[in-house]
Amino acid sequence: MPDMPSLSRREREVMDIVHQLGKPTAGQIRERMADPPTDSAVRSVLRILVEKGHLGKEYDGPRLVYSPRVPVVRARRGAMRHVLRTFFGGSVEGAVATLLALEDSTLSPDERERIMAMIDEASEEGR
Amino acid sequence: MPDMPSLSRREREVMDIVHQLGKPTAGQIRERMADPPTDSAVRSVLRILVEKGHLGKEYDGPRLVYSPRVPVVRARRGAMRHVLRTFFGGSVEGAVATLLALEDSTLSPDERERIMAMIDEASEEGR
DNA sequence: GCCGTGCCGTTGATAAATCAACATGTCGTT
DNA sequence: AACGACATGTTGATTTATCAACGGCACGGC
Repeated sequence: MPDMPSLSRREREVMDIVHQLGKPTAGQIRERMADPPTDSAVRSVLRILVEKGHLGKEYDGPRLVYSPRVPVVRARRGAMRHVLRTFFGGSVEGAVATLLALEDSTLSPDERERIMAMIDEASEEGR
Repeated sequence: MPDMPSLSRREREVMDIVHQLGKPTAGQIRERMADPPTDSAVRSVLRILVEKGHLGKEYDGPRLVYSPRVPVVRARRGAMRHVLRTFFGGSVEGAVATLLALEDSTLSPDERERIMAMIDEASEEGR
């Protein structure tokens, strides 16, 4: 049931940027926007996102910074579950496959080791 | 550079549904929409998506069905890369971790085996 | 002090998206 | 043939999103 986006195009764009950066200022957000509008325009959508409860804002020193109001881990799970369902029919195997095949996904031996361990745990739990 | 959404809320919603279903009819799409509008309304966004080149339509028997015009594999890569970057800072390890921790991600021994094999290959290539 | 510069918020005008009404066509049934 | 039940496409009205102009405020240099 929590599957209602209710986010406009620009709103989603800045939410993504905020997730990427963590606690960015309005200026940093604007820098990363595609075809960036004026400063006041991005502040407008920022205000709306705060009103809707998607973003919080607080002062970091003299500057206002914005941050997601849903915990990062939950947002990650939600995003991952969404692509898993809409693009992979729920197949974890398929998802991992394209993840590993991504151009920029080189695995260090350490990472490889840790991922193996995670998989072991996952399959033991699901026994 | 190909990082411009250019899809409205409803448009994204039906694109997701189409990706989920493969080659759905207008009716099937409407069934899955959140707070579904009238039939003619969903046809409007369908028409727009075809005009924009995101969807193709063809007859499957007597019924019109819609399908994505970008190859599924490319769409999958794109979606996965997007969440990888915006939610995991590009960390494949992190992405795999939440993937495996998803409620509905039980691994059969077969899957486990195949995923292990994929990881081996991935780390050998990146030598 | 006075001006410029950067950051912040609000308002209202414009552009875009969303939707339902309507029109058209096809098929099967009576 | 007349009707009803669908599937489809288009138009235009309404709602929503997007944006820039404007105003306020603080700070630093001149």
